[in-house]
Amino acid sequence: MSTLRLYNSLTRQKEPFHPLVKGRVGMYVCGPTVSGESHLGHARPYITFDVVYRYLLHLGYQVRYVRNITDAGHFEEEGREAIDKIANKSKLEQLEPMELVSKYTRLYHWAMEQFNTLPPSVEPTATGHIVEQIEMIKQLIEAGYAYEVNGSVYFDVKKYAAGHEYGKLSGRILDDLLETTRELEGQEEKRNRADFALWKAAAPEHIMRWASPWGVGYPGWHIECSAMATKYLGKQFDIHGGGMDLLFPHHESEIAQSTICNHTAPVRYWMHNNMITINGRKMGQSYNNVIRLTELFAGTHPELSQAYHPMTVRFFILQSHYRSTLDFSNEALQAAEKGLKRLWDAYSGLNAPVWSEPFVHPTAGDAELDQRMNRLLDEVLEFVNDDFNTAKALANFFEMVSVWNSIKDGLISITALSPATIQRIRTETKTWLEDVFGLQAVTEADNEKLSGVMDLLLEIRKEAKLRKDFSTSDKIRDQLITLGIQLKDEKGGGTSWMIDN
RNA sequence: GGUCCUGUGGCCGAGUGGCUAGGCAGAGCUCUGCAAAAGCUCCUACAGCGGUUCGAAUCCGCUCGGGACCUCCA
Repeated sequence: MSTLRLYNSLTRQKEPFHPLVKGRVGMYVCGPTVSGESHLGHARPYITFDVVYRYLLHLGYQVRYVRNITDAGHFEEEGREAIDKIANKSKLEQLEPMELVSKYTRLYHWAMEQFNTLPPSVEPTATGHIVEQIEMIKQLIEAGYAYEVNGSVYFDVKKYAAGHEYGKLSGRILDDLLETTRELEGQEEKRNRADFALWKAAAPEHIMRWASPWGVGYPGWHIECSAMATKYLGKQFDIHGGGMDLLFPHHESEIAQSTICNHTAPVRYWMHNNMITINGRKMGQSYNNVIRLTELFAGTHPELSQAYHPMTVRFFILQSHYRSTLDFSNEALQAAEKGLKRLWDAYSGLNAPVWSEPFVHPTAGDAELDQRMNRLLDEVLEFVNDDFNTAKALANFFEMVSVWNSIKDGLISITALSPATIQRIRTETKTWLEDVFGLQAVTEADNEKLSGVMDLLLEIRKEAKLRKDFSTSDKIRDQLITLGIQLKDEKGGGTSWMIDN
């Protein structure tokens, strides 16, 4: 019996997954900064960890999934100008920070729904946890690992490294960090350049500001995740996820802060997804190559030759392994679109009568085929258990697709498979595709009146065909195509239809 | 510069040392009034050069190319 193994960034190897508390899993995933619109790159971690979440639920765990929303600007802790990101942009857009944050939070939630991701159990905001962050900083000062300078507080990395494994997660070597030749402004307050801000004094023009024991200011970049993860998941929890670009310094700093405050390493399994690239380059703000999700869904971006359905994007992402880079291109997205359609058409075909008639045959008519189907399903479990290899799992479904289609077309008899296998295919496919991978039909849900109209049209067309009146039958089909409805005459004489997007 | 990852057929991608993933595109055939869909078949690649091995896309070394992080970032 295969069990879940996942790649732990901390140990750089796959490890069997055993939760800290039997039957329960605590999972934290770094969420978005809602100072702007989410883009395709953001979609990857949320979809990746949605599958992780769904699978853990499927395995029967009670999961507390925490995914934060960063709505406070504290991004310039190395402080070139100490300007709050949100405050800065809100001035440009003439908006209140909170208005901006609300707007982009709503957009983000909307996009996550489009992707059919399950909402997290807790979705804490940074601004809602200023108190917890201040408390944590106080603890760090008391413990002697943080120091205050001019109303700002910094974490003493050098001191931490003397007694702890600083850099273990990211592979950094402290001496290298201390000796880096990079020149940054606003470093003079720090004892060492590797130190990072826990609290920053706010300049007068700063809009986001909170009172603290060290004066008016705002929290540092890393402390929110430590504070909120501790609050909702405890001093130590099972899984922490995020993009690989957060390994350093964000997650490394989280480990340092939490380790001092909680006297234990905070996370047992660190999982990091790789980036989505465009023309071989990471999609990110700094590269000016982002395709926002609204643009992606609408097809309104110079790089896009068409609009892409959220499910196409989800499927595209699941067709690669989450730890590999995934290169965006129209060709690749279109391939995903067609692939998903093929898979989904075949999957929908499992609801055809031939699959659900009462089976009287006791055994498989084609033992070899029957075995193959069972093997393919067995392997799906193994692949998913093997660090969430959704790519391999989906490949197996495609191997099954041609058999399903052949059964639907009557090229293979349903009795080739044993009743048990038939049942297994139907239930397990639904479980994997819908419940675990979170895939959905791309077409709109059927409308009853439309179905009635379609039934009528198909009947008229059938009658026309019977009397060889092909001009009428073709007229119906061709007119429907211009309306975006495609007819498919099937082997058995029936006709199915689908709405193209 | 430092740390690390990576280079697979037209495109995207999976690959645990031996059993040619899969998707898309392309070609042919079958089914079909035609079309679409579907089925079958074909296209058999691992940057280069060495090495280890009975055997390497997979391990090691070097070279070349691409990328990530070290600064906001998923």
